[in-house]
Amino acid sequence: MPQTEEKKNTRDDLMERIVSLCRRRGFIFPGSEIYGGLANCWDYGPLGSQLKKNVKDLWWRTVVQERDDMVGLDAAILMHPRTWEASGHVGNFSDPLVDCKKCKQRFRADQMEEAGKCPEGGEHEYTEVRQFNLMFQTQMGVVQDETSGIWLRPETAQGIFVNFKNVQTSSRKKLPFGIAQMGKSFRNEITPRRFTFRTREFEQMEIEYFVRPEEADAKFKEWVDARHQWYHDYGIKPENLRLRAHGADELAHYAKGCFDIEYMFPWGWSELEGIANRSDFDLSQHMKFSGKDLKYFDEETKEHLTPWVIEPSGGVDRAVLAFLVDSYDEDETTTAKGEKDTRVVLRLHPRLAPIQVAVLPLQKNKAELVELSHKLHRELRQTFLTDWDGTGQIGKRYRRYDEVGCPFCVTVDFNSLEDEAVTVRDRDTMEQERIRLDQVHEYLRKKIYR
RNA sequence: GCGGAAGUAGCUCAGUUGGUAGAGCUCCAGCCUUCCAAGCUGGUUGUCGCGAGUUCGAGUCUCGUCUUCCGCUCCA
Repeated sequence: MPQTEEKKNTRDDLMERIVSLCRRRGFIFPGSEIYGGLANCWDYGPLGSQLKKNVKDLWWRTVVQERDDMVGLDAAILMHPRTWEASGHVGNFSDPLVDCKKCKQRFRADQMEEAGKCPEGGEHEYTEVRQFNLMFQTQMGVVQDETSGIWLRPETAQGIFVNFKNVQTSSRKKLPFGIAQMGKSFRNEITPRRFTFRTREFEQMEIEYFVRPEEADAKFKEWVDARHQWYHDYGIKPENLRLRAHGADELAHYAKGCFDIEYMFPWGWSELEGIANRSDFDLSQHMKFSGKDLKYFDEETKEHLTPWVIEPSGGVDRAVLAFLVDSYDEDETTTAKGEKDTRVVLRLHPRLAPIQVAVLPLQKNKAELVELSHKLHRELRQTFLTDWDGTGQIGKRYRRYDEVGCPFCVTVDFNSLEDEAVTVRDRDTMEQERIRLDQVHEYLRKKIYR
């Protein structure tokens, strides 16, 4: 028991240290902070926005650019209200909830029978049923009347479904093919919690992969593996990642099957991405509600069919958080004086790092060094995400760049003026290599885009 | 939403029975230093989360409110 407590505290501390680092170094700030903050809203700072952009770019590159069977889309956040009737969100996304006054637990009103006995003794003592609508509502147009009510999308997926025919005909894609989209979604979560893990405004990266019904299971498995692998590829440790199949009781109203890719956050296993088999639910619903034909015509079999869809749906903010948490490391070292010291290192994958290369003059009050370092910086920044810093001692600067996950520091020293070479210092091995100036670019390119 | 804890400089915190804010680190400038933090000199930073009340006087007491963290529920 005491051991468990101790372990838990350590984990809580870890999360606090990471949140603190995020704020201190400009990854993530509390939203609207000068007004006392706004519940559950977070702003990505200079390094955070770059990290997030890197995550999104790598996702897009992996699922769109490097595949023949995928295309992209960027649909509007505001959609016709009928969309949400068709998708089931109007019916299913507004949960009737009750609380028990005795044990303080909360239940969905439709699950009260399964709630069992109250831990405080006897039956639960319920409050009246209250309606929680999980969708954000706003008005479209300047005149506020009933017809102008509109929702902020609670998922990006529907933008893909309503454009299925547009995309398919304009891109001339044949089954199986998929549409990828990233963007903001909004949900009035009952209990937003845990830093950026569950927020009311969040960003999704979603794929709707359309298949013939008979190949749905096979493609489902392919996507589960592909997405699982992606998180590995960009540095998440295998032991912190797992797949979990949804039980029949936890499947969403549309799903025929679902796998979660979960990450071991400091508070426990939590979902990064869900891969669902949505069958033909969405396209069928939109056909029903819109009256438009969204069937696919198979040229070879001369068959009109409603494709099934496999949906890998990930949270951008969650991915960013997982990459941050997983790369966070503390090295116990000793200083020159022999004192104990902690070196904080974000071991971010070089492709994710918001700063990939830091160019540093060994000393800043020597004009020649500064000049050469600036020149090198100007060249390297055309290919890499770079930074230049000339303040303080070199060791201190290395530490600062370790802390924000910069994998390579390039130091220009006095010898550089003679031998036309610089020192490249590796964040992870802490080893230094002497590289000729005319080869630095290629050397780093190989290291970073290996 | 309900219950528990917390909110003082960028960060970590101190502030004794209420008397009108401090330390270390960071950061900035200069010096020193040819490769892994904390050597020297100087400097910036807070209406003590916000609002109200009690008081001659509140960071310190009371109430309200906001935010964060933990538990219950939901999800990307």
